[in-house]
Amino acid sequence: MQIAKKYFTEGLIQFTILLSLIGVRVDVDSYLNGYFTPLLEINLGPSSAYIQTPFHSLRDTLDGYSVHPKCPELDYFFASRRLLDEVRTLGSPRFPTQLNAWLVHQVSATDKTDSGQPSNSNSIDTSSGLESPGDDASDDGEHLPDSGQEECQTAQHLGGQGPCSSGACGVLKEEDDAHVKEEEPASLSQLAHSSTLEQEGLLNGNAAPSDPARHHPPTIDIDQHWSHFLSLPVTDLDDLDTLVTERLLDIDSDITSAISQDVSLRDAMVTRAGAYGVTPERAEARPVVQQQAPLFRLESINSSHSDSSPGMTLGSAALPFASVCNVTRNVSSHGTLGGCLDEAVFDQINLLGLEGLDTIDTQLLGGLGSIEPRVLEDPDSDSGLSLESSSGGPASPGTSEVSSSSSSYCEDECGATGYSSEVDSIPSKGIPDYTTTWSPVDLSESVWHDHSYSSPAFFHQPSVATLPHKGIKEEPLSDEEEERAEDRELSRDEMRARAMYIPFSALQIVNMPVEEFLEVLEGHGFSPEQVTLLRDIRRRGKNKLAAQNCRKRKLDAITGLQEEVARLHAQRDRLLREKQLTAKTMGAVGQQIEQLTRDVLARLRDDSGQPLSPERFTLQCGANGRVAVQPVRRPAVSTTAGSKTDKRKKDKKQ
DNA sequence: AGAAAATGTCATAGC
DNA sequence: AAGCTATGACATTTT
Repeated sequence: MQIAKKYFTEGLIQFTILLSLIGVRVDVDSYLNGYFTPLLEINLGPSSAYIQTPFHSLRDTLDGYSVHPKCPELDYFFASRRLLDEVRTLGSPRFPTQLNAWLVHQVSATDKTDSGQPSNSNSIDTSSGLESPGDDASDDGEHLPDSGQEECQTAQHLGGQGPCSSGACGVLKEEDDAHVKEEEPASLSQLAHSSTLEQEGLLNGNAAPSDPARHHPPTIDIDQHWSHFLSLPVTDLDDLDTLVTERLLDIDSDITSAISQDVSLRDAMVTRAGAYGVTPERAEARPVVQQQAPLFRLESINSSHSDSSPGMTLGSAALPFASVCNVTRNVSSHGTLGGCLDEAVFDQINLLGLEGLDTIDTQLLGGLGSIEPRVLEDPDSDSGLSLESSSGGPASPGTSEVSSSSSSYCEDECGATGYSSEVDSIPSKGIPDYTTTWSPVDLSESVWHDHSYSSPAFFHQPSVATLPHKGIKEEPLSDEEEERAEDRELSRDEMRARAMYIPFSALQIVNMPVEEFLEVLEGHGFSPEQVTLLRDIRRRGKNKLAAQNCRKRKLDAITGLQEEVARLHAQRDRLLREKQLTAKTMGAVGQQIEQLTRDVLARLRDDSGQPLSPERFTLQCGANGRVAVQPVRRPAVSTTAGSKTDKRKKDKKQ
């Protein structure tokens, strides 16, 4: 099974790469556990922790082909977009696709049993055929209802292969072809196409009659063949590479339109089991499916078909099952959904975290009572901060990177073009017209994770003591607690800015272009103290970022040097081993030469007919390969004599 | 409470 | 000249 796993891993990687080329994102790194580091690097991106990257702005900018000068890592983002656009323009023909993303960790006896009957693809009874993946997805052996599979198996068939990058897939394709020839109603291509039409009908509000028989059989085939593959003996896996290559070529040749999805195998695993557990009744599954359709469109909010539907940022993390099923739902309608999701968009969505909670389905918001969506997106709740980055705390470098990036861009871009007027979030007391030119940034657009500038309260809740602010609805904190919490979140500069009625956040002050900053200083009638404070805040803020960058570079340098030291140590050890080996070899060769010399000299005779003594003669090998007998020089004697001569010479000189 | 790590700030040099 | 960045040194905060 080890070979099978290795093969599957390699096949999965190839398949993932292929899917990534057409826009499908498959997160295999978690499964591969870092074995293939390039994928990890793709996901993680280069380390530029404190480069100010305007990721958040891309949320609203679909055609952001221009790379921020301080954000070279966005080249990958835009390159991906360009490639995807090019792929999308290649052609309009659709092809039936189905992607079943399952990771199977063990093969049960049931699977092997089922694998022996791979041809009941026309069976309407999905429960039996679908047990294999279901069992695999949930190791607890819990029987999985049909609901989730019914959703997932309306999928199109991506080149006939879902998880199959195996020999079983080849078998599957042959059978598919056979089904087509036999004009079976449940042939994969037809099923896929019909499901496509049906899904489009659903999307158009015309719910096509749901006929499970039109959807399930092909998936049964896939499942059974997949199980069959898993049950293959190791010896049958020798030619898997060939089969996989063929399958990949088939897939590649069939692809005429881009598919943009975010498919997480890990999520698929989890959600299949979870979804089944949540919706044990088949009758309850349908509403779930219908509810997830808009959820998916939310994920593609950045696409050209950005829908106002909610739940985008739940994405593959919160709604992994939806992401899996999205494969089935979206592919068919890709032609209409046009620029769906590409990898970069999902990266961006991941960065955005739950910023899009305001767009969540109203049902999900139902439990929140009277809280208005504006409050939900209020970063003061800290949810935006914590969820902005899936890994690392607020103080982690990675988080700082995101925060700095977001803030920087917003300041540089939004600030230069004028902030969206969040008038209610700006202190207006005493300085009512400041907001006309510089309104504090809404944290939904600029999340600032830095300890100092991440003070959402400063953006949305001007000073309790000195500045008017809106009442905070979500937290019934007491005044003391609230004030303490704010004080904790505010940096010293922000406290000072508050105290001096400066209507700009430290974030704004630091990141606004110098021209804007000078205009602010001159055009708002600030007192000299305020001007000094503004300049100090700006200077300290920039220096703070610089210090963070500097430390990051220093750590990187240290890490690099440590790696270099380790590498040199390894090289040194290797060279020492080689030296010892060489010395040992040389010693052995020398002994052999001595022995050969003795043997040769013993066979030679001098003028008196006596054998040559090895002590007085030796063999000398010339450059031309000829061996000559030479008398042994006595270096000890000559050396001694030489030394004596030298000593005499020295004595004479003295 | 104290140590260590992380972070902020200042001064300065260089661009 | 002004602004910005980088960085060492020190201070402060957090863990």
